[in-house]
Amino acid sequence: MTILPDGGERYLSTTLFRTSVPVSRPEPKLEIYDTLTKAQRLFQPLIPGKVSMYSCGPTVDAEPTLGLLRRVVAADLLRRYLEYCGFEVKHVMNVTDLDDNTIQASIAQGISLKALTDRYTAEFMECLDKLAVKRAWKYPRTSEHIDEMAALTRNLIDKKYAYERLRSVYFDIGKFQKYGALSGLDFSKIKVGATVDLDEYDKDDPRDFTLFKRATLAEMSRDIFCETEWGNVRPSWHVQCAAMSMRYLGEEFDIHTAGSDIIFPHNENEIAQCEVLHGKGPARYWVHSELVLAGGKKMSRSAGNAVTLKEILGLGFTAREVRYILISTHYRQPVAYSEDRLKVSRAALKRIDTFVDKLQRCSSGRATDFTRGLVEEMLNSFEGAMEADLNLPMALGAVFILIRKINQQLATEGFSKDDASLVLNALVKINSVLAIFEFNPVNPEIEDPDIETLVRRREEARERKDYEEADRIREHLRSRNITIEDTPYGTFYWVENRKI
RNA sequence: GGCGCCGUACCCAAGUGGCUAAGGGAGAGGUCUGCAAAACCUCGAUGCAGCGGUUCGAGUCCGCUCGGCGCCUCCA
Repeated sequence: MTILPDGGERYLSTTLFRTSVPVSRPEPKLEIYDTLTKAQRLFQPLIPGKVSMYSCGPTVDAEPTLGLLRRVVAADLLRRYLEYCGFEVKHVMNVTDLDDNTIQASIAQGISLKALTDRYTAEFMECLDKLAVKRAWKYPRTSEHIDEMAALTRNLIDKKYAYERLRSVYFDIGKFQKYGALSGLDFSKIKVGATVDLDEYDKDDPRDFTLFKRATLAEMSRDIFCETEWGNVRPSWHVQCAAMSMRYLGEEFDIHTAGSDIIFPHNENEIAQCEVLHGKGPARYWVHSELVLAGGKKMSRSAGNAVTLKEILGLGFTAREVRYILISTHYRQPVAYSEDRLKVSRAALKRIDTFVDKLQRCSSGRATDFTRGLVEEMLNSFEGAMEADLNLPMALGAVFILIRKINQQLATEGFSKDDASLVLNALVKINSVLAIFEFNPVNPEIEDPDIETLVRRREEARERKDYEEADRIREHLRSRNITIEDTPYGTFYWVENRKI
């Protein structure tokens, strides 16, 4: 017997030793694209093993649209993969419940601001659950953090980076030399006022952004204002994220996520405030997801092409099919929403579900090296893809390659229970990131005893070669959304279009 | 006008200067099955919007052209 100097690890990765010892893969890691440095960087947290992450969340003035949900799902995928890598993630997502939109919506609907925002916050949370998005650690609400925002603004005024005009407070961009680093905008060449009516502002410079805005009479009459040293005002969108991220994650945290459409001005403004206050931050990595398009254009309420999750579910699609669309395009590519796309997702998921079902039917036998090799290969590809800036399309490709190879085995030589467990365990592992597999038993106890009776009667009809009767029962079951499949191992049936 | 992103098969979509341009869907033909379903096999890019350049080698790097999208302080 030979003692190998390196413990033999390097031989374990050869096919020779693929037998009983699991091959040790390197710890999964992550290279993430950082908008600020415009480069893909190896992710390393401030505190080893722990990740602090802030995400721009919803404005709770209406039903969540796919545009919003995409960036939420993208943040969730990042968080899930970091957890897969062994990090403990502290995730904070703000909820904007006090701004022009929420106020206007509450007036339009004739209900109180709180009633409105409570309702749409609940709707938002419901969407998260349906889309299998993990809950963040905190969902701070704007209306509950006014003091922090006022303190931050006072601080900026003291440092002479903010000023008051007619009871509104603005940040003075001219004082902050580094402004524009994130968006890469050159303000000497920019068309100021290209998309905004400058007359509506009292700012010294149109580029200055609002910190607190004086309350209007309509707002005052509805008790929507905060009493501050500047009078009755309400906070701007920009001061909210700066104050709340600082409150829960500190002056500097690891990752800030948002959508590409709010890099400028929103994220830029967050940086400006934080840099002035502490000379850094707030985030060490800026991660931006791309937009959802509909009809070739950015999906937005103002463009009139917004689609809500609720509407999609109303068309008979599942949230899981929506999630599949959102994860099957790379997060830094725009994704075009269409019903066609949902149908493609449905077909892809069906292939996955059928595969899982088949695995769960395997009844006996030991694991083989063949399967171990395939599973190993899949996990390596999966992690390699995820590691490269969360390449979900490629990661899914690895899964489908495994499915095809195992299906071949299932169709020819059959598959042992231990082999199946090996594969299923690997799927459970990657599902902690994908959240797309369903591991329900193939023949769940379908409550309705009628159905079981019908299936049995069809079996009997087939026995006596009464195929007319058998087909009639099958059609009847199909009308009740039950799919029948005859295999050499017996007849299986299930309900089409399962939950999520 | 400025800045940025994108263009890969019928549709969607990966692609790290270097084996035969992943994967999914649709389609065509075949195998299995009473039929169906599922699955499997085979066939679909001599080519990556176009043109030029760099290189031993380019979908990938550089330049120009065409087309699409986003942002340039409303909205989010």
